[in-house]
Amino acid sequence: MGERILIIEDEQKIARVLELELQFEGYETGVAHSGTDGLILYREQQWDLILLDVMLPGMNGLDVLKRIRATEYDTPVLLLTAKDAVSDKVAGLDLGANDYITKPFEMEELLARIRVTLRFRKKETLEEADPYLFTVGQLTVHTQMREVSWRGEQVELTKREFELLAYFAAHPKQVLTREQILDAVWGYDYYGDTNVVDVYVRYLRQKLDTELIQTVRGVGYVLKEG
Amino acid sequence: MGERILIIEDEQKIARVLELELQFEGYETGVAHSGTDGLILYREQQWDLILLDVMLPGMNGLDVLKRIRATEYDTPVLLLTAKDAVSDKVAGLDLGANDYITKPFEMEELLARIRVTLRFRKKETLEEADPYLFTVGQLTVHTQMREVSWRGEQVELTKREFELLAYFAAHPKQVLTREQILDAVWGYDYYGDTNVVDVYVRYLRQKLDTELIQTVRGVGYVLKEG
DNA sequence: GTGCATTCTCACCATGTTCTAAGAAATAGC
DNA sequence: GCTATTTCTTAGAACATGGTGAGAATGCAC
Repeated sequence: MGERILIIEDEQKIARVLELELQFEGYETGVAHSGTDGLILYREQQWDLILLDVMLPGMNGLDVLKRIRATEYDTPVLLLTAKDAVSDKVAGLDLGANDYITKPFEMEELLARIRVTLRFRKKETLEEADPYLFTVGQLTVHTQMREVSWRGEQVELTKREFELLAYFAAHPKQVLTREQILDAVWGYDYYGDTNVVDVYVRYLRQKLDTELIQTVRGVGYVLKEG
Repeated sequence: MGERILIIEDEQKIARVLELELQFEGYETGVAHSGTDGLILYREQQWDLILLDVMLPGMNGLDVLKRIRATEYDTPVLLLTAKDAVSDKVAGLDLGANDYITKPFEMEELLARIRVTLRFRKKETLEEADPYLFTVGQLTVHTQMREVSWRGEQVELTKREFELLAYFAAHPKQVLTREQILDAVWGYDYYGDTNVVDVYVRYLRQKLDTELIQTVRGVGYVLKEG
């Protein structure tokens, strides 16, 4: 399912070419031929990227950008500027545009910039997520608030139980040996039997779900998303 | 006129590249090659953002951050950390860093994070929230007027009680250990048992509400909004 | 110095948590 | 199907933790 790109460009011919090329690449597109129409479409629907021509009749592209940035959403905006309009580029970047490309442009270059912007955006939103929060399927572990929820329900855990689960959540889909778990959760200086791990895994299974932490016979346990 | 960015980075080459790139983007820059120099520059001039390398010879980047945060100014700090230094990241965020980026990084990504941080900052200061006022649910703590109200009612607290509550209010929904609390409220040079914290939590619970500050067994306490 | 408010220490108790150990159940190899 | 190995389950003993009240120490105002 393609990402959605909004094209705000007054020259019908260019707009049409952009639309066709982008659709050919698998994106969904929307077109507006003026700044005001662009803003309306921007507000009405959800977009992953906006291609914005700076030279628009009536409301200028930079004005459009300003209004877009005034809203909460920070959808990436790629500016289309005239070759030598340096001031436009600078102003555009200052207003929060993510990148610009000068007209006339090679389609290939535009596509590359779009790909980079979208890819980058994805990474950014992923990494900017709360670093204390781990999510595996229906399971949510917040290591700072020390809260755990399973299928939307909050679950109360003891200290050990929490630390064990947090370790699993930080290493989802990885088979963890009892030794690894003991080292990480109980500490490298822990003596005693590895059976504690079994017992605590059981506690977690009781409080959460039997399926969540699976046994890998002869090796250890894995947290799999339910 | 560009925003001012202070770069604290010991590797000359990296520092130089950062400086050039940032200047190209229109920022004003300052460079320090050690933690101590960085702190001096930080105090001498006004900065909009600080790029801080965690791995510094002599005074560690986290120490620098700690001292920066010990002052009133809350200039945004962006940490440069090694790829797998998870503990540094967490420690950094705990100390009040606004974001981090792992080395080696793409210039584009760094620039984007700088833009985001500065933009966010601007928005935040525009909103001009009273920096002395903390509100958590029905609780209101004004650290300058030293006033506390709970469910609209004014509450009288002693000095210690107030400082403890203010610390909780400044870190809502975060589980705080007794050690953290002792360091912050009683001072790092406090001797004596951590049981004082328990006692004062009890005082607060008596004067406010039993539910407000919750015990997290084996860990510490959390302030949750009632 | 006296009186009062505040801060802190201490020790007990109830309760919650962690861990051990041993038999039951499940699984894999032959 | 039998045996050996591994995992699950259970109960309870040992331990740790936080709540609590009383009072000692401290600071402060008059």
